[in-house]
Amino acid sequence: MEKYLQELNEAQRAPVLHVDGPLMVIAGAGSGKTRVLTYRIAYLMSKGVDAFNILSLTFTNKAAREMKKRIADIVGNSEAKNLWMGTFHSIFAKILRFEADKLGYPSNFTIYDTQDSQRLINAIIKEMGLDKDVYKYKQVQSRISSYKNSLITVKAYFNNPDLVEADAMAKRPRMGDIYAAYVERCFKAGAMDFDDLLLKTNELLTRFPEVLAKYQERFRYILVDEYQDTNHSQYLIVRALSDKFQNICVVGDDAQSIYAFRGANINNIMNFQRDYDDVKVYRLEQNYRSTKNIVEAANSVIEKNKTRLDKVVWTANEEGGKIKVNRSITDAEEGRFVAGSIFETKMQHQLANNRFAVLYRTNSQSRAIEDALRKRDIPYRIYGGLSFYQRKEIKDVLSYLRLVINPKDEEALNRVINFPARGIGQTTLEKLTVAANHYKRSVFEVMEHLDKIDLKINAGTRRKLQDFVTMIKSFQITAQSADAFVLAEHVAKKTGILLEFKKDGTPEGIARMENVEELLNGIRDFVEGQQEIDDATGSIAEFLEDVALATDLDNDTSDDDRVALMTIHLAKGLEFPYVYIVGMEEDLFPSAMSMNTRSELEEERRLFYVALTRAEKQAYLTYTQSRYRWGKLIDAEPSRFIEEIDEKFLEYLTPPMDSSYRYKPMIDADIFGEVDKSKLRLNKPVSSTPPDKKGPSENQLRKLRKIKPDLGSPVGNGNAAPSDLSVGSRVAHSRFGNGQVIKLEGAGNDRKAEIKFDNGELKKLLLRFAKLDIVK
DNA sequence: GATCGCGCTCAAGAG
DNA sequence: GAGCGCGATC
Repeated sequence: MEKYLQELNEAQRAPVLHVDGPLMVIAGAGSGKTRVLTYRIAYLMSKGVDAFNILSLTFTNKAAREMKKRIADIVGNSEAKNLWMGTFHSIFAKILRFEADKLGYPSNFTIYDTQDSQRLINAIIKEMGLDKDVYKYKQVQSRISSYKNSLITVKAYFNNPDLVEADAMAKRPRMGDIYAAYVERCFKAGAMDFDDLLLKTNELLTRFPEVLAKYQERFRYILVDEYQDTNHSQYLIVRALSDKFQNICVVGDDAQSIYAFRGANINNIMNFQRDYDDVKVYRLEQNYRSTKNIVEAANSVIEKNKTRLDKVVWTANEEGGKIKVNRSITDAEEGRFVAGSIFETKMQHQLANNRFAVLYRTNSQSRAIEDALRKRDIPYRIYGGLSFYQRKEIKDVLSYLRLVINPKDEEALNRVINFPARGIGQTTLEKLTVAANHYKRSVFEVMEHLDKIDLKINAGTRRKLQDFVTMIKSFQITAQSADAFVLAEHVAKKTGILLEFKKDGTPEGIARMENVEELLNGIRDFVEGQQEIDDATGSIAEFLEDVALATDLDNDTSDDDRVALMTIHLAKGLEFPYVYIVGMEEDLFPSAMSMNTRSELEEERRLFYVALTRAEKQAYLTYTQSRYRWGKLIDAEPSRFIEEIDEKFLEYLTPPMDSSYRYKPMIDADIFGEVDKSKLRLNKPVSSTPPDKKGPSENQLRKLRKIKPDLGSPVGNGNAAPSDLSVGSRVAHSRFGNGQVIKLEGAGNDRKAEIKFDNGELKKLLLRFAKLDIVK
């Protein structure tokens, strides 16, 4: 162990040697925080802490696996294998399966992915006869998800007039009913969605003190990586578990908090010192990853953010090349530039492909890059995007397997009851669903007892239903003795899925068949891999859990030599010598949807910071003047983030666009939207929709709509972020009019403002839901 | 009940 | 540009 401690610098060694009591490590980008976490765990074990008593929560399962391996190298495999290490979701799914009966769930509960949730919500909206244009299922789903992440149960929802009112005001008064129905249907189906894995863990720990005590006793030492990206639900779990021994170590970087959209609360890290007594704070500020140019350029960007913890990242590394900025005409040309540049650099320095990464803001940007790389014969791999497991044919096969494990799984049943077509249609399914809801049973249970209920289903259809039930039951028997691969192959053949795609004969059908075969191969690999792990059996249930909670990085085969293409979000924690950040354009990065509030813009800026700090040797920023989006060619202008980098760190490969294009006041428009054409910026090349007699182009229209009422009009679009408010702020509420903040309380998702409105009303509003504008 | 095709909507990031 | 829902037709 001594030998390993020598490998650390002083700042890194201190938190490693800190054994008991709460500590927080503020770790700048590239400062070796994984190493600190790894060695800290190894050190704890060398000091006699039992691996059984250590819980380490990481951001991806891959990170957990790698850390475990490194720890095993230090302390030995037999010790390391008892460590609990993984993502919040996978660790607590495991615990929930073990304790499921306490919550009334079966231990074989299904994990619904976002798509499953959305389909169910869509069905509920239809069944309730609601207008699908008002109740958009995706929006409803994300709303429910945010309730759950804030620990707002159905009951809590209805007990909170603010919430009920907020939804009523958004013209969705039935939101609570949908939420209630959704929760009930999930329960009946023996299913938990992603948010439930955290919510139900909280429920388990609060409702059952003896369970809490058990896990507190067990997890005497807790480590949380990427603490800045934990949400309220995760925060409470960590607090509860660490409450007894207070041996809690959180590691994070406020500058890299990029998951607010999924409920992450930056205040968790900001307030850590308040949450525990005698917190020791350690700072890792020396960057070992990147050149001076990159580190300082990134610093110059993040300085623009107001919400920051005190920290200065520096490096002793070489100066390095300046960040190269390239402009191109179209996204296709941007792709060609990237491919060409990679090709040249590779040749010049004799580098492997996996030294390069192309990072983008949105998955849809990958296509142009792919095309260009393919033309140059540069091998690449796309991470994320529509994952393999989300493809229709894959989900179909998986749905059969899910049904075998949990026949109550409603979404799985819906997918496969008539695929391949077996003559069980919409009408029949509706009858079954109605009966299931009536008897508060699952559809499958209804199907099992068709003879006992009169459903007005004709004999032929009834026969088909019974055949289906018999088939699933026969699979269940197979599953008792067969491993995952044998079962999956059996299912793919017996159900006729493989045959279905084969006889299709179209290239599409063949591709689908190949995908199913790839899935089967994957399952075989999984089974063989599992046999090396002690307590794993390679069962189908284990496989399904793996698939449900896998992150896109988990299936990494990083030994193969390919250029990496991924979103910046996925790139967090990774590093590459050469990094291309593409699509550096306004409305794309920062995203058009993130420009409404300062806090959203600051998150985009942190995202840019993350992107830049992935680069070890050289970073490129590229932007185009026009790009295909939504099937249309639209104009683009360079991202403000380029300009935010101190110019001395930049090298323009192409002359930058005339800066007079930038930050011009919005186009003049009168209240009817008429445009003063003399002020339109029409002198830019390539636009598919020349602003002719039809008036302003799509792009210009969008700009017009963006003109914000920041002149004090009481509109209440909700453009104010909680962090923008202070006591004394004048605010506008869409319903209550103007008012003044007289008190602020709570933090993060619980942050509330007491507001005295000009009409005399005094209201306490939850800022997370109240739609407020700041009046200047 | 199955299949096809049209039109509509949506389009950020992810466990 | 893609996926979904709905209506028309067999």
